[in-house]
Amino acid sequence: MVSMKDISAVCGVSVATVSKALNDQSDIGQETKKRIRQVAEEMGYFPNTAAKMLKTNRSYNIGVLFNHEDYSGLTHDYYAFVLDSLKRTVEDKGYDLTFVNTSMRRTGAASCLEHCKSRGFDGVAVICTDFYSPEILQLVRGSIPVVTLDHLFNNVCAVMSNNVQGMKELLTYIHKKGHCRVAYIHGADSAVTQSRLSSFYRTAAQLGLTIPDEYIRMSPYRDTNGTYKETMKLLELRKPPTCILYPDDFSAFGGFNAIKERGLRIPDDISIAGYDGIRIARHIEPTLTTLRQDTEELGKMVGEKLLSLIEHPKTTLVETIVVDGHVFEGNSVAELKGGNDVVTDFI
Amino acid sequence: MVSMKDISAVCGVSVATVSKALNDQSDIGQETKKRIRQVAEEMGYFPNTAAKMLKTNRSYNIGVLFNHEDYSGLTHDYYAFVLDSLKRTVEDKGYDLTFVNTSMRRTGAASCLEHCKSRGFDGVAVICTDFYSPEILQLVRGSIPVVTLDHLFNNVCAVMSNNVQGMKELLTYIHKKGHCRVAYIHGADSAVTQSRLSSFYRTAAQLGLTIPDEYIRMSPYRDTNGTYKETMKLLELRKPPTCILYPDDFSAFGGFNAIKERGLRIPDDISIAGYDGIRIARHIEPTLTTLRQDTEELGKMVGEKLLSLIEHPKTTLVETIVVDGHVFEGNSVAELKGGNDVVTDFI
DNA sequence: TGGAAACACGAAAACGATTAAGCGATATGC
DNA sequence: GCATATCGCTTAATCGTTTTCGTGTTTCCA
Repeated sequence: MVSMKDISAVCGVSVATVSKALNDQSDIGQETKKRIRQVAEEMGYFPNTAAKMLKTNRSYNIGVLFNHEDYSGLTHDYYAFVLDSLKRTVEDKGYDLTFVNTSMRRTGAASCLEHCKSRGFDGVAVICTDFYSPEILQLVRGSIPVVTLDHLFNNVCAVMSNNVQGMKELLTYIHKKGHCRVAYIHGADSAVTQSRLSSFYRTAAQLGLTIPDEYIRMSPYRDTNGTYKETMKLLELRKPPTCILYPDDFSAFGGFNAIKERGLRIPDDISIAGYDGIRIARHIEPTLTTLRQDTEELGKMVGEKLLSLIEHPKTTLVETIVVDGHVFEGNSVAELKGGNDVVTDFI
Repeated sequence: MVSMKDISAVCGVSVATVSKALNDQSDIGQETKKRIRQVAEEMGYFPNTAAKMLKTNRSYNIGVLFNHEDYSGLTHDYYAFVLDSLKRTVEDKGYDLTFVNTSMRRTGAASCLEHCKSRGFDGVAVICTDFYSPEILQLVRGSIPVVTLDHLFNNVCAVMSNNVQGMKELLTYIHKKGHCRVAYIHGADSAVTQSRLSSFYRTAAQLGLTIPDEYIRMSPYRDTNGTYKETMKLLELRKPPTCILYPDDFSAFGGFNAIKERGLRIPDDISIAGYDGIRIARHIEPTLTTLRQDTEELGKMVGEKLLSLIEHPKTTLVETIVVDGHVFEGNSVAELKGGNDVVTDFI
């Protein structure tokens, strides 16, 4: 690899001058600058990142935390799309993206934070991980700029998909379609679940809907078996719902199957809606009505906030950026003409 | 950050000694080694990767090329799963994974290869990219260890999903179920498509199947609209097929919808099969029979080969590793009892 | 014309690690 | 008893940059 020393030899100047020429410094003559740059070009020079890093403490490399216990977030539509957007955002600005390796024990770095410091990441995006582990807490409390996705820490920048608004918009849409008996199979307990659930209740109240307890069920995210069973139970109720909400699009397929097995049709006999807006949901028949989270914007916001934090630490404020989602209107939710009973008799 | 100098000061030895102690070198006393290591531990030392890199020319960082024009491979099930497996494989061995940024112009590195050299990647996995671009050619011809996925270059290690065996196994399975009129909507022209298509023809011949030209159709990968249309055309044939193969699982949904729209049932009236084995295919009803590519093994092989190439360059041979896939037996392919006509009249 | 300011460049010290060479002191072989 | 091997540590050079400071030359204005 050709170094500055090589260029300096050819040009008959010192390495310092070469460095200045290449970095567009002020105290250098126009002539020499032009000559050095040309020679550098011809010799196929490009900087040694390690040396630059060592000297400047800047890596132009940002870390991304993407380690879930059960499954890596990579194989999860929502996270994959956010990551994709994040990747494009930071790469556009000349940064690289590196996965933070949590199984890293080779370096002698004991913790996640230490690993990040060792690698010299300029910033870290905490996308998909166990937010309650002490390692993560240490990381966000550390000296490296951090932005989290869908989780709030004190004094840490966060980008949040607006689950409150999302659920409200979804339920309102469904209500507008004439549904009053709406069940919600929510995901396993988490901050996200809590937001959606409370928004569901509040919105229902605002709309004047009465939701019997039997309509609220739980099934883990992305578990089609779970939603299959819960859907069956809902269908066996004395007064089954006219519409069922699922934890996410993937798990909605569990409900899909259960409904089909019972010989019912979607949306003619019963309506369903998912949450996320994964691609496949728009390519099945009936297309799944769902709340589409704006993964493009979410990833972009994480990236931009992080870069801002890195490049303008003084003027960048610590804030929570909330990104709205929007109903994707498929045809899995029927328009009810006659209106259906209000289920006061349930209570 | 605490450096070796700090440790050396505390221990009253030279930095060289510290380095040796920490790196388990031979010419050092057991006593001192133990003491130094303890102090390092207590002070929370971890190495500065940049400095180490600069000196040793090893980064313990491997690059992954993941840039497709239309869509980043991240949002593509097959590639995402391979990447996930690759990630775990290399991270286990203490390596980090960094995306190769092809939009990188900040460093002055003009090409992909230069960028990789600049970053000091120990190796590069070329997973999802335009294999015909000159940049990629330059990269694989360069001095950095490279492993490609599903593409063959001269003298470059490659890991290939076995499309020939895969298609053979799939078609053989379908034939065994009693199908003789099998149509194949293949993907847009590529090396992968060629392998599958020729294997389809050869296997059909071996099985004594006659495939009329109208049964062979083309539709881009992952394009449900395309497969929808082609399926419609197939269904309108004088003698429609009893089973249709699709370019991939995702696009199979296009066929799914078309068939449903025509009022036909799967698999009672017509059978279908996909290719890939994406997760959702196992969670719909009917579950999709498909050729499941072994993404776990593929990613693992890419990683292991790359690490081997990096750590034992002399003894690692340049080879092509072929990974078989296997039929996932869903229930989208019916068992035909009576046997159906051989479609000789088509020719 | 003389002094100050502006300009262009070089020398050298860092950044934090690795490693070859050297050097005393002790142990070993003949 | 003398040469030699072994051990344990230090010295110093080095990787490729950046950056501070110093210095010689030119320019400008009083």
